[in-house]
Amino acid sequence: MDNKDLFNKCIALLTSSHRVTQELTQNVKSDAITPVQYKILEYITVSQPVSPSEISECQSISMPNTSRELKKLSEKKLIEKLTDTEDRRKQYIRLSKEGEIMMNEAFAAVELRFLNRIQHASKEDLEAIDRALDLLQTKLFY
Amino acid sequence: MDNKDLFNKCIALLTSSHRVTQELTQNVKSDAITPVQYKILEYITVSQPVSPSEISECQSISMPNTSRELKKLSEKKLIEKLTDTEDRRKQYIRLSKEGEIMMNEAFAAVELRFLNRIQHASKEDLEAIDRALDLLQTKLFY
DNA sequence: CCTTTTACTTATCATTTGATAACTAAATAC
DNA sequence: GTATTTAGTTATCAAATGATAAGTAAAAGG
Repeated sequence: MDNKDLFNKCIALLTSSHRVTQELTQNVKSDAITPVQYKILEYITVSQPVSPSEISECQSISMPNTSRELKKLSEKKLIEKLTDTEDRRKQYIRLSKEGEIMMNEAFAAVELRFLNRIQHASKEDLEAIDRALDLLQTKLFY
Repeated sequence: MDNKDLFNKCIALLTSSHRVTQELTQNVKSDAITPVQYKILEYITVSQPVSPSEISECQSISMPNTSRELKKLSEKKLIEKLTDTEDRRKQYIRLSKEGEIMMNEAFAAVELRFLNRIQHASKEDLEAIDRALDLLQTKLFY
């Protein structure tokens, strides 16, 4: 087994995980927001509170465009902007109550599909999957 | 360990694999094509020969838009369209010589970054990664 | 044959996204 | 205390993408 083979297997996994992600998340997004806005909300959900510059960097969206999309999300009452009391240039973004409800619904739908996907796996399989996830997370996707 | 925990771990892996994909593929795309066109070329590369309808379905692009993008790729001489001799409504799409060169370059850049990423892993780690990839591929990402 | 279905195309339009320049306001550096 | 840097905003524009309607041509079904 050389590294070239490992590379191919890894690409195959990345391809599969992309496909599965699509499968798990398709149509969970509310029609009220655009794909980019959903990505931003997803990021805020797992990282809040977060600053506009962090969103910009991690999602590879320019600051002007990040600002524009955050403004739209704010107008839709899905997020809240708070100004840092120490440094008043900085902002903290979090989900609003309404935004949390929306994202909870989306994540619940994803979880349901996931549970459906693994429902036929045996206890041993699930444990093996768990170990494999840990291993890849630490050794490959650090 | 309940399924809820496994779900969270799996989401974490999907998130990581998305991040790593970004890292491995950023800037490998030629400026001559758009992101969607690159995705299509990627799909053609691993699945050729492939029909427009397959591309449309697998990449979730409507047939009219798939047709438009394939036309553009064809005008850029990156792909070739062949009509099925049996059923003249059907087409087979493959990379042109030029398209292959472009995609080979892109894949080589990705491979280099990948090798760089695993260069410090021990032989045992690599074997463990290999087994984990196989396991996830068969048990989770089927 | 004639109708229907399939595979793909063309044209058009609205929306989303990306890129850039010019801006404000606050903090920091000198 | 003025200059510079940082964090974010506004405005504007072009390009990419998505959606829809209407079309062609070949094949399949009756």
